[in-house]
Amino acid sequence: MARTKVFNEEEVLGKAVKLFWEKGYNGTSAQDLVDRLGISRSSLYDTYGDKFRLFKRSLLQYRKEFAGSMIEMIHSSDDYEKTLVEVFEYVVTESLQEKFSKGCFMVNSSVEMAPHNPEIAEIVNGNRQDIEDALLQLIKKGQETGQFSKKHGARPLARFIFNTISGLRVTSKSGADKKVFDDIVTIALAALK
Amino acid sequence: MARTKVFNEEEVLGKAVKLFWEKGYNGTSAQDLVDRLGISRSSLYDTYGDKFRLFKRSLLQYRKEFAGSMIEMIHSSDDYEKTLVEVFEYVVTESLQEKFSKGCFMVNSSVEMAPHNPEIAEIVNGNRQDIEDALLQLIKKGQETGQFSKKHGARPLARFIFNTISGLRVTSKSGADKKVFDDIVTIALAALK
DNA sequence: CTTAATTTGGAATAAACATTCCGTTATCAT
DNA sequence: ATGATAACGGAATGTTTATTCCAAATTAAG
Repeated sequence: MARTKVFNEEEVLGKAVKLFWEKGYNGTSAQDLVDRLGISRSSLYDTYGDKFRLFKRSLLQYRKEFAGSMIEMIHSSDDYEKTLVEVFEYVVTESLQEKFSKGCFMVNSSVEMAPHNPEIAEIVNGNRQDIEDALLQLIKKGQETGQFSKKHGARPLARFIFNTISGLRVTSKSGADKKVFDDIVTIALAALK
Repeated sequence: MARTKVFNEEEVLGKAVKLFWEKGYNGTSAQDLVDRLGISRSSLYDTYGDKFRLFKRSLLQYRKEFAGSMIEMIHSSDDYEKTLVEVFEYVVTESLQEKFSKGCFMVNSSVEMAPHNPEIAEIVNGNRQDIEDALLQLIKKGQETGQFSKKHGARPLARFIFNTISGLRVTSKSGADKKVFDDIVTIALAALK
């Protein structure tokens, strides 16, 4: 029988996610990957195929993890406004961790690759659709209970909230401070009342 | 006396702006530049220095042109709400030109480079500040004339509007349709009333 | 029309790039 | 322990990268 794998495939994939998230596809070299993943070049290619396939898998992994946890957060909610505040807090807090944030891997990849690469565009659009739909459910329920006003439709509001989050992700990349984020979030939330 | 320059430096710079805007810094090779600018490799290096210096100059040129025209638009306004609508229309129209838009060169560069490169971060932040300040003047005047409500402060509103535009620029990169943009813009504008 | 200046195309360079290959090493079942 | 199997590290590959260099072409002034 053969030697068993000494590294955990999912765990190493997690390191690839962080690296691509930080430096983008074009900004990450095969050498960078070898250095950061802590496995050999040959293991890397044997396990994940080429650089682009590893990138796609990293992006899908991110989508599952991050969009997944956001969607779960939304679906398990019973105080709709509080949950929305938490979603924004989550984004803002993450943005303020380092002076120059990594932003959102989806936003980064959309900007870098979506116009030139249909596969990436599809992943990014799928993500947008998923989150928009989750927000839609949340807003609908909030409107039914009277927590949110019906001044605007739920679908437009869901798109608006998602767009606001995308904007925050961009702003975070050039190092804005908390005051800026709070101003934006306050006004975005007021649109629901 | 010597031979005279046969190409127009500013005109060729304009081609560099379009190319970097489309493909980003890492996505654009020296060969791409030679092919698109229509001048020789030696003229390119003699005139603009190295790739990074040409990139910086392209980004500054974009800032002068595009932020400049937006700021002028804002400052020459006497119907504040109409001008704001025009600003959004300008962004949306540009986004819908091609199926996959180039987005905004500032947003693209911020996402690709700002966290790793202080010089780029400074240019992007300067741009943000300029546009935010212009929006601030517009909103203040609109609030004084009663066209906009004073429910929110002018500075927070300026930040909010700028953030909304950044979001639209991201959304456009993965090919959203007009309905999505209109939903977002409608709600953003309602925040001022 | 010659001279001086300067742009030009393209060859040359050296480093970095993604990827493949291979001999060695480690781990399992027998 | 031994043999079969597969991961491993690192050298090797061939391509692409950014940049420099140079000889030939082009132009303006004398």
